[in-house]
Amino acid sequence: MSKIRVRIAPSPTGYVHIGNIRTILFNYFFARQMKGDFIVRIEDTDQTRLVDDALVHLLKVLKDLKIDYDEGPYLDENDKILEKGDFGSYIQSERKKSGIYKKFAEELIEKGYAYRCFCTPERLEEMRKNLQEKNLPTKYDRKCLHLTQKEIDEKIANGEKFVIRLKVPDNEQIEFEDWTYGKISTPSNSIDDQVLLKSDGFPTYHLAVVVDDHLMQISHIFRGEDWLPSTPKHILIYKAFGWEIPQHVHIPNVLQPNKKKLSKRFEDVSTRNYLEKGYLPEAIWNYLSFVGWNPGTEQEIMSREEILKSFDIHKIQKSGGIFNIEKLDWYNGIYIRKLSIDEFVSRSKRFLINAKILTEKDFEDSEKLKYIKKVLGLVQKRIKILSEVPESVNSFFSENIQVDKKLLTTKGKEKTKEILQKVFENLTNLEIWTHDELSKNLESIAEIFGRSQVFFTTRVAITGKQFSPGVFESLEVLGKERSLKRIKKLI
RNA sequence: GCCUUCGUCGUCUAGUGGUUAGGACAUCGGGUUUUCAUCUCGACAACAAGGGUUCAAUUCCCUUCGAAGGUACCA
Repeated sequence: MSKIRVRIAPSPTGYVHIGNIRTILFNYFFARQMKGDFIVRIEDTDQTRLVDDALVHLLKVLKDLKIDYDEGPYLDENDKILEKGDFGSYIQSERKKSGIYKKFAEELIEKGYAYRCFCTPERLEEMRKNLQEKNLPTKYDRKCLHLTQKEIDEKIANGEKFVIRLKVPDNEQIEFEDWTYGKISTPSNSIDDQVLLKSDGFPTYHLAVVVDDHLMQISHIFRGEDWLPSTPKHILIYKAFGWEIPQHVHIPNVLQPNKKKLSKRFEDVSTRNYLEKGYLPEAIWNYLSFVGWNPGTEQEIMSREEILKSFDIHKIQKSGGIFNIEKLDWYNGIYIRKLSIDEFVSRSKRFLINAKILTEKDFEDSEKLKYIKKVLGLVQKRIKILSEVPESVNSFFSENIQVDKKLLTTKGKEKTKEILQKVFENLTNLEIWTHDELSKNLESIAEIFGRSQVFFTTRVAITGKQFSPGVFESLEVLGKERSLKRIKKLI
């Protein structure tokens, strides 16, 4: 058996989204499991829909997600795009410059499997409109199939623009075996004479994938299920060239909540967006791996090593899976709690700095860093997304906090001041400022006014928040001086 | 319209010719002698429908229905 070579072939027409990543992950699992080559190829044949920074965006996401590959474009330290691998270029617009796609399209004409078509877009549109009105399939009517060589030469001499179309055979049944969907069988009569080479000289996806997959010796094609209906066209092209047909593995789509295919325009499903909001790469891996696949056990939490080990390409689901943000949130919470405190601090850092709660310098000061660790330790199990960190800790880092009077008095009612006065007196005399001592100390007041009242009121007084870490650990971390100052202000 | 594919709790899914159809998220309720969260216990909740085949069908077959994708000089 020849070497396993697998590729992902994104088109930079938008920012790579969560669903794209899932397909990429499955490709990756297979490649690494089989000890094959994993290749990134950029399919930028649609020059009209290119999004400038989409490629850089993609490469950064791959890097952040730690999806490594053997061949393809990558970013150097200055975000300059370079390429690695022996089958380059891995960017189709670059490959096009050598004229390969044109050459292969013309080869197909010579062999009688393709023909030039001079029809204008206007005519095609009109033709389709007519067919649609009659409820007929909107296939090309093959007007240009029967042009004589003389007519063709004249049109070319006249400078008429043309495309090259695949000549789909009549009355055949085209079949192939898909690893996840099984045998797919399509009548050739339902397949349009697909354009292979556009009039601007660029290949369409259909020509470019086949040519490049062949040239790059791709052994297995993993791609979204939306490509399933186009595969027969590709089979035809492989056969016309006399090339070996790779294995096909179509992967069900990731869907929006309305069950429609995830689109690059759908809200903010761009993967970068999730990374920036503070979703952990390990949570994204785990969640996405479990959409359309699972290990067949009841295990839900799996590290990348475990997934890599037990992933089974034959157990891929056939139907699409809805992108469920709640479950991703749950996974993210799990992985945040798994982080060591140092790791949690370092991942939260940029959020704290961006929110202007702390500065880069604060993290370099060992005393301050100690305090930061203590504070973050308080909230680690309370948040699901890193972007929640600033809001959850801000009262520990600012000197003047706002305390909502209404909130303060919800539990204490008219006794609020009395409670705080008593708490203040007690704590002023407290020597050992630890969780346990604080707890013991305030217990006596709790007995008078009620636990809930005392603890709630005190907690609000020092944090200003309705929801926050517990009162004793908050007092402990905040320190005696700061705590007393806050309480005194409210008396 | 035509072509292809799919159909187990709301969602992600396990599973089987005979099961109390299992788990997870979400939701709801209880506990963890201070809020929230964590943790923990429990509840709710599904085999799209109709025909076959069979002693037996969620499982095999057919039909219908529903859903998605494709039907571009987009990928």
